[in-house]
Amino acid sequence: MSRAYFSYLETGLGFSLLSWQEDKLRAFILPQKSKEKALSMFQKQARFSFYLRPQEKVPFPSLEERVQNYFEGYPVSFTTYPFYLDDLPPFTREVLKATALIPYGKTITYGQLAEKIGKPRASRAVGRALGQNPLPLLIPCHRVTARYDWGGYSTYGLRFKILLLSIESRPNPGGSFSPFV
DNA sequence: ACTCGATGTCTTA
DNA sequence: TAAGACATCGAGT
Repeated sequence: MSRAYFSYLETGLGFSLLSWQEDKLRAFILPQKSKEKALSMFQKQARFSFYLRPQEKVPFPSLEERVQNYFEGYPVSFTTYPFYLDDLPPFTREVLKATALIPYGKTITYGQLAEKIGKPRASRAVGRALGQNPLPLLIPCHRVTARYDWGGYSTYGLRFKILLLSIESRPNPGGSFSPFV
């Protein structure tokens, strides 16, 4: 297995962490209060057995800037970057690839996403798969909601999901947002 | 507003 | 291979 790397990104909301492998994005941690917190979340999820040293620069042009712009309220797309999803189960990959196509500011339901990948009864499986998303925000799983309520956002909590959706529902940048209350 | 059954995929043992 | 976990859904009350 080829080597993976990571770097911290400083945003208006705190410290994110980005990991990559084979020139593809492998993992992303939504902004945390400290680098240590972001790192511990990364280690818990990625289950890497080897130690990684943070890199100075992210080898993806303008990605850092886009993330920062996003949290300042600007509409930003991440679909131009390659995702490393190779070690995920096939169904999970399909769900995430379809999720990546949901445009900024739009939402669909778990059921609609299930239909989109040709498994109309798999809404619940879709939700379960989204919970495995290694690239939240970049693969916008927060734009998938339940039919009658917000749905879930297991690893970061529903607050964070609603925060992301509220950012995207505001056309005016410059407002202050905080998931830590 | 609430229960409850059917549902697909993945992990674990 | 069987059981259990789930970020669901819709019908019935």
